[in-house]
Amino acid sequence: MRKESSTNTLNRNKIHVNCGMAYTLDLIGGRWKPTILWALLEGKLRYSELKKNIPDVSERILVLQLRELEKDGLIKRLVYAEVPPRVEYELTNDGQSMRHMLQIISDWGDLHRPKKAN
Amino acid sequence: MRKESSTNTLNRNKIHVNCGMAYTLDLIGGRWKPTILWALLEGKLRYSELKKNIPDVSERILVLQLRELEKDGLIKRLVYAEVPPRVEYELTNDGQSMRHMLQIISDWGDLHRPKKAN
DNA sequence: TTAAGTACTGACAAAAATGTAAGTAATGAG
DNA sequence: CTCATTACTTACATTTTTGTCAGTACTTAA
Repeated sequence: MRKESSTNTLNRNKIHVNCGMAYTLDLIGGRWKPTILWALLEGKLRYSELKKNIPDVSERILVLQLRELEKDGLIKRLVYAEVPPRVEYELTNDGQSMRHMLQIISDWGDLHRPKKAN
Repeated sequence: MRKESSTNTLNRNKIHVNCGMAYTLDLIGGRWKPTILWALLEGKLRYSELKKNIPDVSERILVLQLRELEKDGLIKRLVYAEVPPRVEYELTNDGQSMRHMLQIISDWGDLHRPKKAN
């Protein structure tokens, strides 16, 4: 939950206005968001499939991150009226438009992060 | 301060190992880091010049962010033995190597963030 | 009637990030 | 002796993010 009037939040919003970079990083910067986006670049996934792909995230946090990505227009939530329920997540056009950028960010990291031993 | 054994930190580190994207985003994801890096892309700056460029950041936080960028090898801290003191910050080679990526992240943001009302 | 499957939600707690306000050290200028 | 200058540091407080654990709703199958 965000307190709309804290210096913290005011600063965040102020930065967005004149720094596209900060804006972008806020959208994709959550702990599990890169992993989620990466998975969805392959195509649509059910909630349970995402969970399987990302075993370390707790359900609460997974849902939180999905909701934020949805609110920010990067993913779509598709609900099918079935029992048991079926919900699929997929990238929106805006989400898809990140593909190239995400690849470049990923490449930079792969190239520069400390090498694994062995 | 980071608690090395918290689930939070363990998750962070585990993600880094198999997601270059998450690793990169952790390096540049601090509140003021994009702004700092952006400023330093133009060239070296003194501490006081950075402060002037980024009026909303408090000194404590500015120093914290600079220290992290330095620890992560993206910027260099150059200290001159003068009085009054002079300290300059500049990008390292690794920092410079981000230029293209940062530009792309910035462009995506400029293109997709909600438009200012006129 | 009980259990299984799916996609969650809620109350609570811990950890991390960010911010505020005041103070410090060294030295040369006046 | 006092002040200005620069680049910080310290103690503390607030806000935000992330995590734990248990529980829910709905329907079908056994």
